[in-house]
Amino acid sequence: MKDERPELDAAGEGAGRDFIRDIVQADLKSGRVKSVVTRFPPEPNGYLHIGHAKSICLNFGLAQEFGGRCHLRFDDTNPAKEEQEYIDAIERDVRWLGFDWGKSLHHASDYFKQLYEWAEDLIRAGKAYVDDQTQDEMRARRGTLTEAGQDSPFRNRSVDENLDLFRRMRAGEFPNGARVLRAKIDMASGNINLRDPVLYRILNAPHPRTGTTWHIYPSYDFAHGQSDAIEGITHSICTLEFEDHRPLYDWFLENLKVPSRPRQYEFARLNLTYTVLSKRVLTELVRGGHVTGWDDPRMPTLAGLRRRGVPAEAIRDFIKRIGVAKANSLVDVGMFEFSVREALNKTALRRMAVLKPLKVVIENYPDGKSEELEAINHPDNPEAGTRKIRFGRELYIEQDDFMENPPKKFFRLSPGNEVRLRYAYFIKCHAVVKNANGDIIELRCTYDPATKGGNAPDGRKVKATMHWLSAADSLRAEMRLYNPLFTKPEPAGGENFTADLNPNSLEVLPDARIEPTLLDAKVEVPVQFERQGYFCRDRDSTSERPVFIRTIGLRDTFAKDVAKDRPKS
RNA sequence: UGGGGGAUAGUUCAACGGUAGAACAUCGGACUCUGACUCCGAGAAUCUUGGUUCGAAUCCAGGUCCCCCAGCCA
Repeated sequence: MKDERPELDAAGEGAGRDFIRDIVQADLKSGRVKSVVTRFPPEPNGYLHIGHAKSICLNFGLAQEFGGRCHLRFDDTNPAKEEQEYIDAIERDVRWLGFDWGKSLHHASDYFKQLYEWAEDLIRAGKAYVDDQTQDEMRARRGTLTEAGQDSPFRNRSVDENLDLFRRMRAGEFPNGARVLRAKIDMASGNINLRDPVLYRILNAPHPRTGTTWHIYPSYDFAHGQSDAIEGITHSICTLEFEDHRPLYDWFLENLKVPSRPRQYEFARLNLTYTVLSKRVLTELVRGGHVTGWDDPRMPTLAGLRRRGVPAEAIRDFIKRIGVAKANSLVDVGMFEFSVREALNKTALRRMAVLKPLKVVIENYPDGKSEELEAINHPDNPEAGTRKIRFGRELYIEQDDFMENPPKKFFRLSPGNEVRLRYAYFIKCHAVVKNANGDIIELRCTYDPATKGGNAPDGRKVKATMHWLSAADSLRAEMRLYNPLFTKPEPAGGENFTADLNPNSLEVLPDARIEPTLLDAKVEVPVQFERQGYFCRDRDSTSERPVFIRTIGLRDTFAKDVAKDRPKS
């Protein structure tokens, strides 16, 4: 809405070539396909995360670039795990990311009837059978990675018996798990997916879309390729772990009278340092209360990133930068941060905010006096205009901007050192007030009235320009600073995902100060707090207590230098 | 010899038999009323051993290492 520019950045000019695009281009050129049709097929059992963004940008991007179309298809074949909340969230998030499926909204559940008929066809052709074995028995006969499996004792049932049983499964005559329909392929195959895979299982659960119509539901393998074929998908793009499902995908298409012949291609999923992109673990984080919800600003979900203030454009740009390949990879989160800062720097209006206030009294500034100064809203965009800020005798500066005994490269305020208060005056500190604990609680300073606006008539320079706020005319606000959710670049997944959780992923600063102009800031629209970072107002704000979330800090080479020098000195 | 994939700067990708290139990160420097931004510069890679070829990251053969698969999940 707010951004009317064409949403082509993710795939438009300058987009990198990759093996998928090469394939599509070659297929178009050879005439194998007339136009490209892709699909993004999430299962509605959780929220979309930045890993899904890679798939979304790829599938929708391909359609945009080559003039085809991309379907949004819910892979809703397992009602035990799927919920309407997720369906709604997925649609919202794909749209927010900047993509539009138009009329092409589909569900695997739309094809339940057709899939059922195909299953009967397979039975009639002697290529599928009903198996009464328990799950354990099936597992025991499946063999191992290196040993062939054994045929099920039910493998050679007659077509009539299979048809009868399968119809009774459908009619709801049996309890969950009592029987399954299996394809009759090869129990000795080296590819375990071909060892008589399950096509249908009994699941007496209501489905968000089909209600209680069905008592049996198709498996992923039996639904996916055929759904692609029904929709006329030309390139069915999925992640690497489905590579050895491809022979099965093809087997169904070859053994069924499907209306088209899609092809499956696989690419490496995204991994990002210091976070986890596994729906299972993300679900655990939410359920276990380790975060406040799917849209907790620390979450790598699209909903979390949006609340955090990350623009969709930044995500698209990031995805474009990392490319698409088949090698497993772990992308440095620094690359994502670069895209976020780049997008934000262009658009975010500048404001001043003091995160950890330290009181400054300008002793030679008249008590009770205050004046208005003009500040620029965006350094690179004059059209963004200016605003007024108030100066007075009592101010707040950042605690980090003062050191009583500064090291050599510290340019900020210290006793006797002159600095500039942005848009205001040069000041010097000449006394430090401490409490009983020895903590610095106030600075006594003087200002040079001749430097009004920030420049000295005599041409003298200062090395630092600091942000500040008037004590009387600024507002109190809560700041929430986020650190990585995990302490390790490659956190443990699996069962002990909590082992590497960062206990300090959220830092709350309850007594920060902001410019009064920030009171009407919009939620999810970032501003830059100069010298600090990009922040956005959070929906947790109340009228008496605004809450701001730090989207991301500014690059801080000074802090880096300090950290570097510490071990040496 | 269970099956299927993959190996190029620190990281993520290019190079499709003809000069190994980019971005991020790192390190220098310039600029600066944000230690930001911007600009300039530097260092940094073909898993290994053979072979084919005038020429190999690319083709062939062997080896090494990494990832995925034994759900009635997707």
